Amino acid sequence: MTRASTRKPGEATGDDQAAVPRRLLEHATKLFAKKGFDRTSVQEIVEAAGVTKGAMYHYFGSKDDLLYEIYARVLREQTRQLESVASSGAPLRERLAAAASDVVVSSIDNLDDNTIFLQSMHQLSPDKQKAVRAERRKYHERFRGLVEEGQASGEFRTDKPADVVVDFFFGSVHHLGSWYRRSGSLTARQIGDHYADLLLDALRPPG
Amino acid sequence: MTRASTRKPGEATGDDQAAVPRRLLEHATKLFAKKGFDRTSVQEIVEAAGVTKGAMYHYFGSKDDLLYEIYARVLREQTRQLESVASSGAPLRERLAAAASDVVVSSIDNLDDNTIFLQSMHQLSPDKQKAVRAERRKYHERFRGLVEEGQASGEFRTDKPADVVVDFFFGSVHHLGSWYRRSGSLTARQIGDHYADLLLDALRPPG
DNA sequence: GTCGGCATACCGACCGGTCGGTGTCCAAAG
DNA sequence: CTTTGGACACCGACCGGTCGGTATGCCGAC
Repeated sequence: MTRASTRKPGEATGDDQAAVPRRLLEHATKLFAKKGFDRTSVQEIVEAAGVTKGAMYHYFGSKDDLLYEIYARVLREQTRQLESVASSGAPLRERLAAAASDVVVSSIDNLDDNTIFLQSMHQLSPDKQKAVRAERRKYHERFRGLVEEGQASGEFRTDKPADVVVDFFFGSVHHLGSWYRRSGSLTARQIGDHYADLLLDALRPPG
Repeated sequence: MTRASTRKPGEATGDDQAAVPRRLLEHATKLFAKKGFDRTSVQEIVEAAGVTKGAMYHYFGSKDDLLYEIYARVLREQTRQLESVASSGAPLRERLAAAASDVVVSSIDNLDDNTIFLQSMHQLSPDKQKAVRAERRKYHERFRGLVEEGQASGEFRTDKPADVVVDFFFGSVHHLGSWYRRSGSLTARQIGDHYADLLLDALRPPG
């Protein structure tokens, strides 16, 4: 140690002095997104984070754990955001549009997490996979609730099952990572609004 | 060999006597879809196909080659289908609806190939990945041409970029594998028609 | 004989995970 | 103030196992 300090363990003192677990998660996310979970060795992760394997296995039970934590963080954040938007007092169409646009924006802001989500889910251990799926389903159900609300009130068409529409939409969202490039001409919010429009207009009762 | 025969090499003489390369491709597809490319060992594939590693490396240059052949087959078939539908003399809306519905049906009929496509693309060697992307882009461009045709004629809204709409739609299609179950209550064609409707209605000029 | 079409045995690389050890800090004892 | 003990955070060499790929041999067809 060249730098002596009185920092408490777990406390960040600078850019590359961030808490070790955070650094591990951060670099693991980048590497998993770029090369895939299986193609990324634990050795690579710890080297990128500037620590050793001992450190990693001190904080995480396994390589799987690392992946799971990445998922859990994303899911928590997206669920929190949806809940906040969906339960506001705004009119239904606005709430749905905001929820749709927001999930697109947050997916673009965290493209790496998004990429990992669709590429590596099946590489988790079965029980952790179950946990992720359950959380994911809760999220989808909340979103579907908004669609069903509009169908019940007559604002939306009823000739398309709500779950089909929801899966249709989230397919698009999950695939953002495969084509969206930051160098493109559209901002994340613009894409989000386009997607929200497409969803809302697809839900208009047929003329 | 317990069974002697006078069949020519490469000639099918029965169900499990199909040509060796075909059997390898078939079982590799199933295993890749179920366990992922990296988690499937060459040993497992050849055992499932009832041959040995020697046979596999006789017909394929590498494990990567196997994956690439699976992609190439799917791409060829989908491109052929799109071309046939898109260039028929039918009205534009019908051609686009048919193209959309067809790609959904074929994606569901070959759910395994579809699953592999979105999970394992990045595990191909860079040059093969480039080849796949190029072919894929040609397909998307042909599809986008239909959308642009409708925008030019005034049938479709022009306030959404055609490429955004196309990516929106194909995101949904690619993700069918993550939720569609054959045990569900909707047939592949029903889903296809729903998806086509959603696309066409999202493209209606805003009222 | 020789050539395609495989089978079998084997290699070297690599990988996830373990484990005994080490430095640092703090708190209580003396 | 000094000593001591031990919890915490981390290090890094090492191991058992697996995997993609290869070298070589056999065998029937021509």
